[in-house]
Amino acid sequence: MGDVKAGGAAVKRQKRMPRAVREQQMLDAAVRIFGQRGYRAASMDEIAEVAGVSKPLVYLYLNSKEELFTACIRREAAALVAAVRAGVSGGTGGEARGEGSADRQLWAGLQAFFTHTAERPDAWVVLHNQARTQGEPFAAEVAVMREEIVAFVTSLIAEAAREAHRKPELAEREVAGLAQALVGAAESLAGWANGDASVSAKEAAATLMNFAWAGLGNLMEGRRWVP
Amino acid sequence: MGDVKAGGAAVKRQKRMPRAVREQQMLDAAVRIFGQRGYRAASMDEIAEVAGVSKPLVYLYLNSKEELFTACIRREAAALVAAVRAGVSGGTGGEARGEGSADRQLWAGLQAFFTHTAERPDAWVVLHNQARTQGEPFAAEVAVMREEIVAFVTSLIAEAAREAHRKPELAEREVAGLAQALVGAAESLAGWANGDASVSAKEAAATLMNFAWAGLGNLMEGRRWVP
Amino acid sequence: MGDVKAGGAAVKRQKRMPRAVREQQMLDAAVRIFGQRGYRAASMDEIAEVAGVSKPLVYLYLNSKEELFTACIRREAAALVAAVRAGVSGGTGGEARGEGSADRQLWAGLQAFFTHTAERPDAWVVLHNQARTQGEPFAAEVAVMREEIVAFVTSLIAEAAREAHRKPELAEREVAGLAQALVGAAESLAGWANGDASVSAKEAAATLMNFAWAGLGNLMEGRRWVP
Amino acid sequence: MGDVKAGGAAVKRQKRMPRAVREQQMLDAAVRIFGQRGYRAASMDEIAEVAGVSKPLVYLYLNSKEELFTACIRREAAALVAAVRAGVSGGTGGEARGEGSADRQLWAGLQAFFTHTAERPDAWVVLHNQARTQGEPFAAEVAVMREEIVAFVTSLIAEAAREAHRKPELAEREVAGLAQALVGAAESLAGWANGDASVSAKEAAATLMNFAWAGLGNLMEGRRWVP
DNA sequence: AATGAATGAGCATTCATTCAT
DNA sequence: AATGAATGAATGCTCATTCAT
Repeated sequence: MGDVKAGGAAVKRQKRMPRAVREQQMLDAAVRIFGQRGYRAASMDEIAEVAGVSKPLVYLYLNSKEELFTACIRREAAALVAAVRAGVSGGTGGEARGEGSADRQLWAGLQAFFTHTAERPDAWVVLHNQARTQGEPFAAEVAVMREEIVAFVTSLIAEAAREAHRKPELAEREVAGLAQALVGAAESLAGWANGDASVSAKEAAATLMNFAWAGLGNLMEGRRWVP
Repeated sequence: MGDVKAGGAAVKRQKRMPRAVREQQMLDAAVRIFGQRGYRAASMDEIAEVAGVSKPLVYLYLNSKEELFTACIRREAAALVAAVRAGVSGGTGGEARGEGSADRQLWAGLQAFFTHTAERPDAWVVLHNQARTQGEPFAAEVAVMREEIVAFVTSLIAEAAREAHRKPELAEREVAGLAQALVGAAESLAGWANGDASVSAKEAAATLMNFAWAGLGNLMEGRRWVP
Repeated sequence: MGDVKAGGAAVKRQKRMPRAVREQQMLDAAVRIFGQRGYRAASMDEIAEVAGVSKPLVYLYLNSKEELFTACIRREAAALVAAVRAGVSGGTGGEARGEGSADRQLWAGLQAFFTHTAERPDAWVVLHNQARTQGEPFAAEVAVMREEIVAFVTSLIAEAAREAHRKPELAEREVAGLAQALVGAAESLAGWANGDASVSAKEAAATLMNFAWAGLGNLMEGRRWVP
Repeated sequence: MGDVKAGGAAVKRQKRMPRAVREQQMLDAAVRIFGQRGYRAASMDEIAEVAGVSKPLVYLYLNSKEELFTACIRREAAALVAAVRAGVSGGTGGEARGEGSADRQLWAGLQAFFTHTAERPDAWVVLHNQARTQGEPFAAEVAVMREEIVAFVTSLIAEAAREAHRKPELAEREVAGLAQALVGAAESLAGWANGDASVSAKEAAATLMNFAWAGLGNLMEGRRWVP
């Protein structure tokens, strides 16, 4: 335990660059180290080294380990939400612009989500695994982002129900539970896809759509599973 | 951060009891502290104090922090698996014994799972949140348990497919993905049910069955979601 | 600056002694180092070394630098007050027991004071110079002791005035100022006697009595200095 | 501890001013911060900020923390001595010029001393409390000034003895002790007057004259206090 | 005349771990 | 079966000081 090198080499020390740039380098390094070691196990020494600067500079710019971690969370949460938003309201590639039907939107969002988390695995670990287990200042930070996403999914499900103009068979509470489950499944799949199995973002998104959408469809038609 | 008391008082110091009993007290304390603080933030001092013994005794019986944590993981993983198994092949309460259809088995297993995690929230946090973020010796330990459960769910899905005697529309890889997603959704719901919302185990299980089973049914009938 | 060795050698490391004893050793070392270096410049490392123990033990027993310093102040303040009290109400050597006239009491107290501060110069520096310049938690601590002594001297002066059965020529405010000045002069002489000049406690006390008592006498007789 | 703001706001940053002026600003800031925090606890960062300049400029003009502190001591010592001198040989206000009798000179000097220290409390703290507790380079610096004052007081006492044309009853050693005690009493009163009590300079000076002069008078007449 | 960028070295504090009884 | 006494090795953080411009 403990002595595993955190992967890539330290940034070659380059002198005298503007603060904004250095700060991003530091955050890059911090996300990597926090992701690989965890909040407590990560040492400011290692982060500074990986960032290619001295420790005092990290403190000068980011004040404390706690604030540094918070800055990581904020940056990565914003990046993830932005990626998903862009996916939903853009079509990832050259696809047709404009907001499609609820299911297409969900599909696009899921693809964007899986793509982003696959591209930045350390960031995803920081958000999903580390931040949420380090108690209050941090868990709350991610919770904000997560609720944003859950709310979005909730609205998609509700819209879908409306589109299917079924009588309001789905109680609000139930919709919330479904959105939770869907987001939870996505989060779980993200870890799985990045880790053990090597599954493309598209595949992961398709699995989830098959799994979830059909089930949602059934529910909306009033067909429930009963014990 | 940092000064939050870990809840209940330390066990009243009682002298001279058999090793097996002392060990369980220590594991109880350790699970509680590890769950509330995280692996790194938990201190052997606090664990010993909560266990009502001196630190050297903890070392005498459990050798090191690492082994202590591992022992916690093993004990709690075994307990969780046992609880789910008992739920599946027993009917939780006075219900009919014997293995029912695949869906009823899943339903029983989910109920047992949600019940158990609700009863031992610290243990669940240790398994799901802490162990998986502390790098190799530990993540592997939980992975074993998780794979056992995923394998079990996989077999249930496969069996259900067989029961529905559809031609094998579902590739093995696809079944694996579905099981992952289902387990992931369950794990996510467990945290959600214990935490923010206060949802009964039965409710959580029902939500998941509705969500998943219908979707699985559709898939088995070859009805897929296509972009 | 800075590299001057703090005098005597570290206590030869002796293992395994009861906590109370170790604590006194630590306080001894701390008084010495704080006295010689000042609060901020003193390092816990050096204190531990001089005490002949490891740093963690110092923290185990005394919690923090702040508490350690406070403990020093309290111990030395108590010791000084006790010494003066003993001097006043005992006669330092084989002299007659029982409380004498006000002037004899003052004389005895001054002798005890100068003797004690000469015997424990570091302690005196800690109380008089260091503690009072390190801001609130500490200054207050010494102020308590000083007020005790000032109050005592005030009562002696008042008593002397009564003994001389003069009409109350001395306003209370004036008496307070005189006590302040007397104590201040004593404090100043203590530093001077221990430092530059080498003056015996008896000499110092005599100088002060000559200086102060006659002046007080004049005042009581209503003879004031007027511009 | 530690977070107390050092009072007034930083000087509004004004660019490009002559070196001499900037240096005085820096010394002003330094005296304030050294006085309030102590030598070690004062940070060059805070001093630069309060002075309204960047840190490198402080180093450019004053070279090091040590030299900066020394410069403060020198400036304030000179200012204090000058104030006392002016008081003695001038009469504070419109009073008659020319050197009066020894006692009037002392009276004038004391008034000037108490006035000056009351006007610049931080400077007095630097000289009396901080510099003397920071070891050699600094203690010596103040000692020079103090000796100057003690010598002056000594000469006044000797002159007074001559004026009283008594046979030389007072040994030189004794006179020195008396001067020490007098100066010590004055120093002590200065802290007391600025701090807890709010006593005017005139009051403080009068108290001391009453206290000291009469006693000295007695001594000169050969009336001593004997045990 | 003046500063933004950067660092070596030190310091208080904590923790897992062991020894002697 | 159990513990009071003790420590090596980190770790977060700060500070005086210096370049390069």
